Amino acid sequence: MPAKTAAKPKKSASLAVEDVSRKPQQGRSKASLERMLAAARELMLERGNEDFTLQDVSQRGNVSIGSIYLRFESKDNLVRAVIADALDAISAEETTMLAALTPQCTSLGDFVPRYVESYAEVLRINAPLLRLSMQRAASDPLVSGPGKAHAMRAASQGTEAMMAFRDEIAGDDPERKALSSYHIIFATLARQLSLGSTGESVHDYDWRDLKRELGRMCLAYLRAA
Amino acid sequence: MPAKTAAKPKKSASLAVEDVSRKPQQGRSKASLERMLAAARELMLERGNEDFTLQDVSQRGNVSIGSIYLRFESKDNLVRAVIADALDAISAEETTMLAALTPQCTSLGDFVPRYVESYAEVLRINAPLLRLSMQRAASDPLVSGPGKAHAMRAASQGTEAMMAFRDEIAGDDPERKALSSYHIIFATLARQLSLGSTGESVHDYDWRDLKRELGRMCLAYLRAA
Amino acid sequence: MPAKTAAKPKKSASLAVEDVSRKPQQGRSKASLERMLAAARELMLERGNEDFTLQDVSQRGNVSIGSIYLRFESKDNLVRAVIADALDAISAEETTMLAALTPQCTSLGDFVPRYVESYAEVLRINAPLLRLSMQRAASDPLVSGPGKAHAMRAASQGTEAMMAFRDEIAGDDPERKALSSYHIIFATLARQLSLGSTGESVHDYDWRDLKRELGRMCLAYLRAA
Amino acid sequence: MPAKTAAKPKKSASLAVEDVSRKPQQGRSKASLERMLAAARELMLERGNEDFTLQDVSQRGNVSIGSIYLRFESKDNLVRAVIADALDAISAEETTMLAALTPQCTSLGDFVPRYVESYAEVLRINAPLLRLSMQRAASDPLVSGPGKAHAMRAASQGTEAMMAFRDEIAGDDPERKALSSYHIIFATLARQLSLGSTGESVHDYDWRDLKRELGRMCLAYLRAA
DNA sequence: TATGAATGAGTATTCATTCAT
DNA sequence: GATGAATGAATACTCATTCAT
Repeated sequence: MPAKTAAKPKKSASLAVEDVSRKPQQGRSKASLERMLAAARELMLERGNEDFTLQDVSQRGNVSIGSIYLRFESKDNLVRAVIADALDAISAEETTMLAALTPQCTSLGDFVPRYVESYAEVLRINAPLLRLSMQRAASDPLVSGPGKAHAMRAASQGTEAMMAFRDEIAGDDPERKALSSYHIIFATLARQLSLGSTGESVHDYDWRDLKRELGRMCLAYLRAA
Repeated sequence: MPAKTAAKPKKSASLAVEDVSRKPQQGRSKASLERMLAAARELMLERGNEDFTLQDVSQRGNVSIGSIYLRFESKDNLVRAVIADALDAISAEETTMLAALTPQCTSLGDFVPRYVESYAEVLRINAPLLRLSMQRAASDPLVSGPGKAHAMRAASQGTEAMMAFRDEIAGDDPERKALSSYHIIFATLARQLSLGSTGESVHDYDWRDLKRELGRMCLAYLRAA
Repeated sequence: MPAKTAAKPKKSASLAVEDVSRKPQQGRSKASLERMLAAARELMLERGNEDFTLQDVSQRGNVSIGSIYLRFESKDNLVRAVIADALDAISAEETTMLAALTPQCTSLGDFVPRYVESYAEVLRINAPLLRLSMQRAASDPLVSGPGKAHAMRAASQGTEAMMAFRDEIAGDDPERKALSSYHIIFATLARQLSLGSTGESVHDYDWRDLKRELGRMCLAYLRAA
Repeated sequence: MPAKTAAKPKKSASLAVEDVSRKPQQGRSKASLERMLAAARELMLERGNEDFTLQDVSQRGNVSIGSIYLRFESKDNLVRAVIADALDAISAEETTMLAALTPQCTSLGDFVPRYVESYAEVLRINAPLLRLSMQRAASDPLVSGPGKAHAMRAASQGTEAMMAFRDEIAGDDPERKALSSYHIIFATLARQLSLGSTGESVHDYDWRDLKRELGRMCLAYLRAA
């Protein structure tokens, strides 16, 4: 973690794989890059963000340690690349999910509960990697920056989707209400999935109930004068 | 050599300071216990849950390393004790806050926004230590257990407070609505304070706004048929 | 934290160098393996089986500490490897000695005193390392096992050599007499050389005398009806 | 062990309890001295000469650590005292055994086998503590000195006992033959009991057989011209 | 005398990173 | 480009000994 190694001049705050890895690769090199990323991802999921050795990655991914350093400046950057990949994949899923859901809905009362449900599913499926991202972001600015970017992208997508039903939203600032709703939905789902915190089901409060009530709350709020 | 390794009796999964530390101390011993806990807490806040050395604690707290081991079985247990202390203190603050707030409020419309505001303040003030607790809980069962207990205590206190205005809550299951409200309030505040995740203000979304809208949302929900 | 402690696969109870060291090495790796074994052996002889530091080995053998752990799972295994080497070398010397002595002897009366003398010499020369082996064996099963094996090999070789003159051995169980003689010879020589006990010449009883009398005693015994 | 702590000027080479302990004690002090010696002895037998803590002694013996340092200059001296006590007790047993055996025997052929048998029994019973003595003596001159003294006392007692039958001993130097016999008997018994070396029965060679053959060998030797 | 809390030097082991081949 | 053996700094934990009470 950066806290320990204050040594070398670090790269800029960017995080996409091509930013963190040394060179865009092709062919068999690309395959080996994939293998080391996959091995690292597995290990991170099994043991936690940093509780694995490059030796481990080397063995599991069938890649030499030298190869890893050929692609990544440091172990930290390898971890960041895994997280960057994951965040990208999740963003894509969110987009897909919204693209599929929106056209099916005809009213706010139709949309909101289904949105909560669908978003919860996307987050649930990606919870392990999301958890890693958020844990790491807590202590690594090079991850918290891009993580924030991903969060804002998600927020604007979600808000936009609700704004498709803007005439059903009461009050004079529907935009704000939509954005607030998004934040509250995300926060609630994230916490329930324990992103960023405890490993297991933290709360005994029933997951199914909460999703339903969360939808109701948002609807009540968006419709209320 | 095998002859040397005699298995140590491990402690139970409990976490209160007196459970994690070796002996209840008094007088100057107590003072030294305080110093090592304070030093550890400072270091944990500065660098993260584990990115400090017992050497560091020894120097900053003016305690010998041996003394630390006189009170704590391991560095891990020292960390746990710091967290246990913090959770206890926060619980106390929550209780105090509610005890002060409740009698001042005459209606749900009066209570909910002020509750959100006050709770937000309690969490904001304790955010750094809460963050440490939640991060640690993610990988240490000896912390996640008690952390969960603290969360449930808080949930029941919050719900109970709202139930003081139960006749203003519409619908046939006011209890569920109150509990859902608590969860959503906590999740939103926690996320905004980045408990369990990023170090700094994660979201550019305005803090003041969100608190207000959160209150409104809950009110709308609780009142809605 | 539990997440970190993954149990290491332990090796079997075997002891030969290639069993205790991690990999068969060649070339310059072999040279560095030799240097660390030599350094460890010197230090063990100077200070005792365990009263040396890996730091010491690193400096004296001009090997990095990491390299030691590349070859040996632990300091204990390094010590075991030194002992295994020594036991192998001694076994070889015993075999050589017997192979040289036996053909020169024409009778039991010729053989026994010369055997005592020659065996005493082999043991004397290897006394320091033998002492280390036996001391270590007292508390380390991974050494006592192979040590026992070495002892039995030696016993059978010695017995066999005496049995070359079986027709000079009186009584109806020459095998037993030969084996008993071997045990008594070894025990006496070992004790005199203080294998397994005191550092210096323990006994003031004259070494030269005892060897002679030991030979006479065995002869008298083997020949007696 | 002395090898490590070259620090303080040590006492003379003497070892009797009153030499190693600080002061001759009486009354309840004596009782506490006994308790710490007993506790130390137990721990040494359970774990080995040095693999115990003064903390352990303090708890098991119900003596404060300060008390131990009131009686003994160091942990090493406590260990030495335990060994000194043991050697004294064994010497006494040897004397008793000889005093009981000698008058019962009328000839060398009567005496020798019974002596081997009885001596083996004395050694067998005291094997654990004798083992500790010899192990410690290997690296601690303050023990090896007195250990040697004990050995010589035993040698002269044993020799003397055999010399009671001097007219049955052939040859012109019965004294030497008796002394040689003693050494060989002791060495063989000691090795078989693994004094000074491996923990368990080292040899598969049958204990009962060896004792008988050892007696026969000595007899044959003593009687042979 | 007696106590036992405090001290802190000493050491095995891990693992990210380098670089000779 | 690839390799993986070598490096060595970094750190938790133990326990004999002291000394204030």
